[in-house]
Amino acid sequence: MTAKTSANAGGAGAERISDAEYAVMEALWRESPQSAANVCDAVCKERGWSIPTVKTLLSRLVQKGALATEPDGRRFLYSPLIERSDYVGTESKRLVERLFGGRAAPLFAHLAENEALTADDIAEIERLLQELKK
Amino acid sequence: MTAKTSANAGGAGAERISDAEYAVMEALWRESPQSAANVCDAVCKERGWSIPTVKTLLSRLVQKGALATEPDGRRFLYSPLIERSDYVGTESKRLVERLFGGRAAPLFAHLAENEALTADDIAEIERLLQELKK
DNA sequence: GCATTCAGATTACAAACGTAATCGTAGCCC
DNA sequence: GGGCTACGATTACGTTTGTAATCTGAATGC
Repeated sequence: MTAKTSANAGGAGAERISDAEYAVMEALWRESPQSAANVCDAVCKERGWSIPTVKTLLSRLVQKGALATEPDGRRFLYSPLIERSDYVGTESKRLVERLFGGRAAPLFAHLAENEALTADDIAEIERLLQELKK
Repeated sequence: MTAKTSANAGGAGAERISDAEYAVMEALWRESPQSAANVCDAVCKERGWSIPTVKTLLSRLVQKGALATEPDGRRFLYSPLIERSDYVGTESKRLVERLFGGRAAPLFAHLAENEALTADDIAEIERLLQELKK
């Protein structure tokens, strides 16, 4: 039974976060805690959303265990329960797994080919490589 | 008719390919053209699918303009219309865009942190870097 | 104290997805 | 030539996602 195993055992953020939800997380990673209205200020314009949409997304994220709520008067303040770096790490890994058989080198090669690498990137990566080799 | 603007103007594969669909594409990128049954042989076991599932996915991919069909007797042979490298490139870029503000270096840093890099990867990337610097 | 307002909660609803079952039909086996 | 097969096509159906509208109840204004 495919059954997501419900997971979340560990404590936070097993369920996958969708694209739209991610935009909300972004806002909260940038600054938290924030109220729904606040989050909307941060994302509604850009994504063309209305406040109810943001609220839905917030609720879903709470359900998924990705956000914590803390009451503040008659409203809630939301803050991330999962760390951005965790999320980003998982997603990166997923992609590398899916598209490159888990090998990072081909990903890198692709980015290189598509000129998705700036000179800065290259310098930075080189620096990181030096670190790794230690 | 909602019609996604039909897109595909350029030539092929504008619509997004889903996870399940991607598995089918994989099989066809590995070898093509192939019949539905053939594709199933390649993926059904692994994904726990039955042949109807594969057929649905094939149809959807044809609709999306990602696959071409060529009649072969009373069945079809399918082959990719979009290239794997295009798809992979697009997806990689999407991820880098979404998660790292378009910069590849942080992606790399993340992979490094999560020990998602094998020694081979590192060597390979280093080699690529040398190329790039030329 | 009663109406207005503003939060969250509940409900909605269409499109995409995952995963099939069923239908219709062209060949094939005898 | 009449079922049986093997295909593609059509239909199905629950879930997730995107995007809200509506409901409900508490705080606030007066």
